[in-house]
Amino acid sequence: MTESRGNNAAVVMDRYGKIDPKTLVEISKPYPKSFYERNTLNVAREILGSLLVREIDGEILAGFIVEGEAYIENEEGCHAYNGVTPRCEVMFGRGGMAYIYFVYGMYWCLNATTEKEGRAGAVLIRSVEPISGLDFMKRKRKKESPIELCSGPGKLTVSFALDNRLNGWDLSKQPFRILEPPRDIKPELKIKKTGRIGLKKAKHLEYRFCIDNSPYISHS
DNA sequence: ATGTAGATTGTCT
DNA sequence: GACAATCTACATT
Repeated sequence: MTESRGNNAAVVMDRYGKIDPKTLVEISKPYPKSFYERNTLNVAREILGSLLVREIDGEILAGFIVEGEAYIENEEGCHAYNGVTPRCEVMFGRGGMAYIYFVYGMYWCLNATTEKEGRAGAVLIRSVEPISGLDFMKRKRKKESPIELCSGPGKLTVSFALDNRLNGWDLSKQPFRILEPPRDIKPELKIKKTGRIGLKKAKHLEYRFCIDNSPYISHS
């Protein structure tokens, strides 16, 4: 299957026409806390198409969030299910912060916290369509294909050079932010809802959202 | 071309 | 001891 990238409607960047990725980052702005401090499922759905942006070593790393999963304190798959622990503490704080945890002895996973202070929730950022800083990401990932850079929660943290030093970071603040592109140029995105990936618990819940047909989402 | 086994380790019960 | 994502190597189509 040879895909003509330029005409692939599933690729978010192409839907913006001729705008340059760095210009798009410049004219986008952080969400207010009120965007995050509400029902986690709504945040998980609506955060798709947002920009994940990190400035590091004079480079701008950026990409569209194309896949996310909701985690809520009243459900077994959530780290906060059994209450506060040192690891999941930031999930109980304000919405709009980075919750970054370690998995499998090798990888970090990035979440954006949701719900008001005192109630734990988060959206696991599972995949990103990279649009800027691809060379930096290729070096970090030791992979050439853009598809392989951020198509999974462990992959994207390698590409964006994220680890626990950014746990608790306010995602509206430079140099690590989630931005909303201007409404008037943001394309309508077809969103698909499915079960979550990689969990043993609470598998039946359809808490995973992704941009339909995006080649940048994680597989199986 | 597709499938799967094995390795890797901190966090929480 | 259960739990998590990804890569590699090897086995089977």
